[in-house]
Amino acid sequence: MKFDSPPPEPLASAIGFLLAWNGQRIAYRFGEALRPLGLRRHHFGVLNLLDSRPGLTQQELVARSLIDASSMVGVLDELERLGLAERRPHPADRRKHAVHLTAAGRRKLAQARKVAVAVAEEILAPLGERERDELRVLLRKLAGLEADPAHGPR
Amino acid sequence: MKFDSPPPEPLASAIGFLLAWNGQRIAYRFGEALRPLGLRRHHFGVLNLLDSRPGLTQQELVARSLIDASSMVGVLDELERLGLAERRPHPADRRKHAVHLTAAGRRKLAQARKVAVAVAEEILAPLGERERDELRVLLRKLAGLEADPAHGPR
DNA sequence: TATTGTTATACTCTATAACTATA
DNA sequence: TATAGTTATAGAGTATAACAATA
Repeated sequence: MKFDSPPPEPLASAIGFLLAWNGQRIAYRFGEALRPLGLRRHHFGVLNLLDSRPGLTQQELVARSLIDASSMVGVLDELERLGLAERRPHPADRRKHAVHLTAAGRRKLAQARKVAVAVAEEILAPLGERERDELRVLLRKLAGLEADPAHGPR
Repeated sequence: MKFDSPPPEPLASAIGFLLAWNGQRIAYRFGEALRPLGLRRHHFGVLNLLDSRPGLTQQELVARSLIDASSMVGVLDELERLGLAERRPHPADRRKHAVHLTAAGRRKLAQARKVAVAVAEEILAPLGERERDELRVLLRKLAGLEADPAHGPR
């Protein structure tokens, strides 16, 4: 349905438009692919953050994501309801919660990552290995990140 | 505020994530930059379509965009209210409307394109000319488009 | 006084289905 | 019967402001 046909010229010659179109396309496809797991993209982002930095507070999660504070409450509520994360008392400040993944959360994250790889594989099909490397380098630079950290995963 | 700091690792090593992040970033910035003109991104897309193919019907606009039929009604209502486009009777089928830009619509489109160029320039600042060309080629291929049509505009 | 998390609320965007007028 | 456009409506998703507990 959506994003099934390439974008129309002359916009398709504009690099900014191409960036937006391709980006929204993969975001959309990933969102769809995540549905069977009972997750949305925001959940995936938070699971990743918690995996690499266990015990983050909600404010810290907000600062590291595009999710605002009030929406974060809802996202964490859902992750807790699904048994994937839990709010624990913060050792030093009773106002804060230290948020951690559960074992189920780590398993679900592993599943979701497989989905992400599959979607990327589908979307990136038109590009060869060399081209994908080029693209990653360019996109990292565009995002304000330094050069590849020793050839990351996908 | 939003998209002001680079995305966190390890997601930032994933090419799919980078694509989505950069794409959403430029879409967001463009949306903000368009606000002073009284337009949103959808309006810009439709203005472009009408500029290159005057007289398209609403269904044809729907088919060439990511806007569904009922939302298209609202977009065209707004464009007409702003005096930027007009629905004319279709010569061959009284059910259809042939949608055309007005002179003001063409002027507004020219302004909006300048805004688009400025935003792209800001976002693409980290890349040199050679790198931008590489990126455009890769993104066109990714979008399922054939090779560059004789070095397009931006 | 300021901050953390929360709630209530409003706002935008999009999608669905039903309706009309024409074909 | 089918299609083009429209309307009404509902559903996500997100943002804003006010609040309670704690610092």
